[in-house]
Amino acid sequence: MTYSIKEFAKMFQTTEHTLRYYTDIGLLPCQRDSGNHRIFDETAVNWMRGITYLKRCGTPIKDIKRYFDLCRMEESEENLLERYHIILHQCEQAHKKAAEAEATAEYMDHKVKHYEEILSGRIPDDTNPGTWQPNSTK
Amino acid sequence: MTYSIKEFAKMFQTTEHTLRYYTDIGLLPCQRDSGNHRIFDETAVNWMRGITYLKRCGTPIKDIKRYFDLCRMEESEENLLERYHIILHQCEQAHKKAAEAEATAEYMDHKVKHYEEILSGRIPDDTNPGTWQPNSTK
DNA sequence: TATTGACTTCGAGTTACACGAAGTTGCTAT
DNA sequence: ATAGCAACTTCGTGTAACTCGAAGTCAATA
Repeated sequence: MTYSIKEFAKMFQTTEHTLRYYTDIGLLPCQRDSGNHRIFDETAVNWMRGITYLKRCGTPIKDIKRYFDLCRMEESEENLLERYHIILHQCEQAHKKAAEAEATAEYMDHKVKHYEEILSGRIPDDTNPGTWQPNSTK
Repeated sequence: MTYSIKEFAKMFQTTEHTLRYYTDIGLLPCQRDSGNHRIFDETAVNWMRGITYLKRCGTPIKDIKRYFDLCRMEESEENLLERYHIILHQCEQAHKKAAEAEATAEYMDHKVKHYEEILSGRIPDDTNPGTWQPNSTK
């Protein structure tokens, strides 16, 4: 099973521009068809999944490429430990981000509620000047 | 209570460079002392908290500025509904991000476990070529 | 008086795309 | 056969949000 750049972009909720960029910098491998068009196979799906998740950990592209290059090396068993440490670190980052995102969502819920109370006329609009938030979150 | 740029940067886990950038573009208001040094007060703390959370929702700086400008307007009651819709939308984004981040953290946990099984010698290293992940997450 | 340290402005560099122009290819419609 | 069209191609510039570094100012200390 192979995919055109359009299909592949849709699969991963990204753009064709981004995919061209990834293939151009050698991050994402792809074949070409007779008309020089990019074709993506199951291997590409795997790599792309890796890119997606590592990006969500906040990993810069350079570091993702570094990790992938380690995976793609001839003697990749020799850098097993290095790869493990990278993943371990990115895993920690992921958890940090998740906690942060959860807290942010909670905060925004408060903010929304605050606005709804103002809109229902229960309390006055105290937004101006500069009191961004529903009285220090509490 | 006021803060120097250094203190303020530390408070919000950011850099002095970034704070200068924010004040320069008019996103974050600040006073100056006799020596023209930036000083941040409690109002700035409020705005900065807003910036921090909105950024974590994925809001672009332009949109944050737009929202803040609405808040700072003379007749801000008149755009109350518009502000509410902005916040509501960003709140949804925050929840989306939180779910995504949670899923990412889980995925990375799997990946770490996979590496630990390889390291303990229970299963072979199948990373090469391109099998990024512990068999399709399952 | 000189040096230190913390700030200042300003301009250039970086990352990760985003966009658009211009060219190539394969397929269909006349 | 040719004309047109869609879907791709390369390539080069543009953008967002910093990031860095050089060069200057200014108050306080040695």
